[in-house]
Amino acid sequence: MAKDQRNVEAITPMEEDFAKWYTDICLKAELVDYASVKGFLILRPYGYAIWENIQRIMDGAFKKTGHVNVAMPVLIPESLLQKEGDLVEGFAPEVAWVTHGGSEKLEERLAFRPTSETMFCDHWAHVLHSWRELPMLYNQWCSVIRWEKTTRPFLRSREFWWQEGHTIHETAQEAMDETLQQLNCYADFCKNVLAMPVVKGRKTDKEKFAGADATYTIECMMKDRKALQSGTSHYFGDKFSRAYDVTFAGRDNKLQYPFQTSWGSSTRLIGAVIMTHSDNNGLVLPPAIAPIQVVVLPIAQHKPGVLEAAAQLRDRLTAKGLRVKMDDSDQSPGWKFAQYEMKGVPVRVEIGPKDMEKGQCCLARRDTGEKTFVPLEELESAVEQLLSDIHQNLYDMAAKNLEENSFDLNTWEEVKEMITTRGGFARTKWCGSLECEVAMKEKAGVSSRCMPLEQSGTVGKCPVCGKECTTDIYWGVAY
RNA sequence: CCGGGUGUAGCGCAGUUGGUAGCGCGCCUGCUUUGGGAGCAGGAUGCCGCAGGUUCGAAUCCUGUCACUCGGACCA
Repeated sequence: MAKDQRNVEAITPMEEDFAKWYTDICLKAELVDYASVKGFLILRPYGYAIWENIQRIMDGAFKKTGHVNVAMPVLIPESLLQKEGDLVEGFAPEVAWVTHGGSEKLEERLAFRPTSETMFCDHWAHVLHSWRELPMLYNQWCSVIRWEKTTRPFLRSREFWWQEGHTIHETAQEAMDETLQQLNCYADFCKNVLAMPVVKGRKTDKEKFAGADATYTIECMMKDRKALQSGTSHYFGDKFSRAYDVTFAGRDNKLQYPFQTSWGSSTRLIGAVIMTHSDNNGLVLPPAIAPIQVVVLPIAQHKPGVLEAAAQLRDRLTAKGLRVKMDDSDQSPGWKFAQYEMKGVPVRVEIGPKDMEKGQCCLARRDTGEKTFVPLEELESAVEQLLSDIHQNLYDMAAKNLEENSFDLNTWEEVKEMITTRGGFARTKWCGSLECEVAMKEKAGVSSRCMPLEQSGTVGKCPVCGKECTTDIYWGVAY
């Protein structure tokens, strides 16, 4: 029975079980498979193709602002890792160690990198001599290991793929400019490539990166109204430079410490895309990162001329630089419709005998399901317009979700009420004390997400202690 | 790390008081089909998560362990 088959293949509706819906999509859209070690993932070809598109576009943006790519070793000697106290303390619980080389125990154990600040600093200590060599704007694409206790595909795994940018600068101001430039780079990428709106802001001391002077973040709202931190940018001052003895001869001919930044985004972005755009029919991908942007499906393909006509459409769209696939396998049309919806292909082009008679083809968009018929000669322009419309619609829907579920609240009771009854982000004032931040977690069940870059400047009351203050802050339940 | 749930064919699952393993889908072959997960006929597929134990006999009972999963704690 067709109906039974549908039930077997269908994914769990998000209203029923959001977490299961999410993992269903990860597995059934063939993005990932579980590996044999807990918390480790196999990125399957389709999932990796999405990551490659993210890498290619983001890497292009980094290079436009003068960054260059390098590759650092995966192993860090324990003594090197321990030079900066806060970093060690922050990462100690989740570092994986190499203790043996072959059958021999190592004299010093080696950490599998959880992040590479130490390696970059160690390297810079060797190669940096003069202010003329600054800034050094480095980035690397690699994987890191953090021994997490709870793991979920893309959102939190023990190994994940990311980019980590590391830069050193002559002045504090330059380094701070770099920190904010890269934060904006992530925010623009989310908007223009992933069709995701973000809240840009600074983390509280409690939530900031181990060892950082300041941590900036982009926070996204998922369809279940929980927060996902989707990229971070850190300003270190000269703290690591001093710890690792990175120095240069300055313009004044005195030995100086450079000012440092680091910034990272990971395959978690794929998880963010899933939970921002997808629906109960499967994955929904923004066109810019979709491995297949258009799928061409011949209908009644055994009839004369249909396959040839479909191949023509494929070739015309490919010639426009689009990523196109024609599926002429002998699966039924209905199966193919469902399959490419599951995989999130933005646009489907159908052509069959009836269309050929009328000189048209059918375009179906993944985001709304809407079908339109267009004259064959208008194919390219119609598809390009549709892809652009889909990106805009995905962004608008996500922006609506963020706006309609963000609330200006005054007391921790209101925050608790909001978070337990419907979920979302709470915007309040905050007095700046750790006590009140902790109290929000204990009393209202939310953690601070960020202090938005755009501050209202108004005066209000801290929702916990009631003290007058001006700082605006976002709260939410985070992944 | 703490608590709950689940591991049986590629996927989803059944398997009674212990008696030597089944169903649906998928897969393979052939024919017919093709505008929303096609139909008929035939066929192949099992370390019952893993390791011990109890028993004449274990998918089933016991112990341990691993993985997945949900919730909590933890976590740039």
